[in-house]
Amino acid sequence: MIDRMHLRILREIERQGSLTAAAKALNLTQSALSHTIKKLEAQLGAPLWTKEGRNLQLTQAGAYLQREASRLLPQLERVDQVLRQYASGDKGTLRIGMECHPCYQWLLKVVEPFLQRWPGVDVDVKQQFQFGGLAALFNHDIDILVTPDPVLRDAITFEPVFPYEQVLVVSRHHPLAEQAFVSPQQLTDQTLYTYPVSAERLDIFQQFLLPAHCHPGRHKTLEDTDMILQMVAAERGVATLPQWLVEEYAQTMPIRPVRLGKDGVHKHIHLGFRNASADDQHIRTFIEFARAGMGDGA
Amino acid sequence: MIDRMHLRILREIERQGSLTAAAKALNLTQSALSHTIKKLEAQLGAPLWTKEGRNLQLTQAGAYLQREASRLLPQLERVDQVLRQYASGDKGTLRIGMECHPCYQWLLKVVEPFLQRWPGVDVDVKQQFQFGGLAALFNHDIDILVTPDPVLRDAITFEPVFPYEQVLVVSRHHPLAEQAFVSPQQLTDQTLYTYPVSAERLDIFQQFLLPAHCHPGRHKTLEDTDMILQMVAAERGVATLPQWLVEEYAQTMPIRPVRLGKDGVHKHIHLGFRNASADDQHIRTFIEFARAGMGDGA
DNA sequence: AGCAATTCATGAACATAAATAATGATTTTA
DNA sequence: TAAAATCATTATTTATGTTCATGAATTGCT
Repeated sequence: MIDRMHLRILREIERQGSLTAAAKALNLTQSALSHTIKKLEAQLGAPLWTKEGRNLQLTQAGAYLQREASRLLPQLERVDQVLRQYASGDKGTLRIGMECHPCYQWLLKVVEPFLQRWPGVDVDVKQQFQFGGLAALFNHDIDILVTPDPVLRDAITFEPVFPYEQVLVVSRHHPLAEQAFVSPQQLTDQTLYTYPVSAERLDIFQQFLLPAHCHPGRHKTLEDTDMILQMVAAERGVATLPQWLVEEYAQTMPIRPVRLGKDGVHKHIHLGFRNASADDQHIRTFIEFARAGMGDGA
Repeated sequence: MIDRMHLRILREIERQGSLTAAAKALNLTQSALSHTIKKLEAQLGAPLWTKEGRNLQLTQAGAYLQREASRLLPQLERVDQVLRQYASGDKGTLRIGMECHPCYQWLLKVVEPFLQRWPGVDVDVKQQFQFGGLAALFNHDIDILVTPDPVLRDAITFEPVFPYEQVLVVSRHHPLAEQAFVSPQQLTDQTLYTYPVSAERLDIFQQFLLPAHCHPGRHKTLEDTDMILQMVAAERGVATLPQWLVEEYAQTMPIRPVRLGKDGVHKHIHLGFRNASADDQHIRTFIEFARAGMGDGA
């Protein structure tokens, strides 16, 4: 019943003191304002002003409405403003899901320029999914999924953004450290450290050991990349990681990368997003930065 | 920009889950809703929903607007409700100004049924005026002026609501107590107690003493009716009050009324109100009660 | 699968509401 | 008292919102 315009009229008439001035301030003719007021008062069944001679005097109902106007209008104006920020992309949250443990290091390098480009936009990174990253994408729990293993789906697009080679990490003093590459058979007496995820999601199994019908001597899991590399450095076992990540750590730790097989295991980090959000500015620039920003970094 | 209807649309679509259902709830056709939404999104420059297949998913901007809708709409609805109360007269404040000290006792008897008739309406009684009661009425500081002395003015109407006789009050043992009436000359050796107002506003001077070119022996002022009567009872002097008020007090105090002159001084309590507020329900019923309610009381 | 039902989008016609222009009555100012 | 200003009112134009008719896409059902 009471509309935003009504509140504005109340406020402006109090501010300006006259109908004519208020009409001007509202970009209306005096006539239009007069009509609108008349209609409003008729709807309410009560006058909002008493008109004595030339100047208006608020009735009690009018005074009440005027107080409410001065309270509510700023709130509505703020809504407009925030909405404009959303529209211009100045505001929002980009929710990123991670399905690949070591990618976190890489992600940080993409997030950094993104945050600079969109100072008002937050980035929210999630790593745990109740029904997997793809389901999280479907459910709108996340907007972008970072994964090395894209899946073909109708409503989802995966884009490869960063190629890398998955390598074996061994201690600098490890017998395999000097080899150009390792064979699956050479891992059958090794202790293999991996993240605690199912074997189907580990390339070392899917693309290297299982095709050769091999198994590692022992398989242990650790949550944390640093911890895994500690173990490797201490010659308690071997692990697999992206080569660029190993090289980074190798500067401060006694570890070495060794190629998996003669040709190596080559992968891509993919970014998945809903097709419906393909036009989203934030998502577009994020993908852009992911592709470009790391072109040299590795 | 954001209008109340927009907020309602956001809320209803969330509640109902579909455009068609929301349209029904808003008493619109599905088509009208669709058009309105399209226009709103065009104005904002950003979508509020992403449409995947059949069901709608709020964007971040949409989710924000939806939260604001659920916050602001109840407030707007409350405004409607209160405004309806004002219109029906269920709510408001009747501000009464008093220009006659003893009238307070009388006023209470009128206010009582008024408060019962309008349970939501407050009564505010003011007795002090910076520029007099009439100016307070003009300035909208009060809505009704209670006075024994009406003044002819264009924009103000005075209605006599209660006739009374102004009488002299003396102690039961006072020499004048047994007389049928007193003459002005008989007061020239008396101490006269009055309220602390200028002599022009005191009937005892204007209508009784001055026309006979008399003066009281002494003139003292007191704020309070009870205090004046204490003085009279203690035979420290005499005073003038409405007869009905004296009779009331005479039941518990040793005092007596005596007529002023052979014919007595006859007055009316008048109620003054702005002509502009003549239609006001509260004012109308107050005047009505003032006339009727006290018809017997005195 | 295929058919029916449902949902949303769209363009054109229509109805309603809102804004304006023109004018008049009233009030204030000079 | 004349001139200026304010608000109300009527008729007219303009704009906005609504409906109708229809189509495309999706979902449910058998």
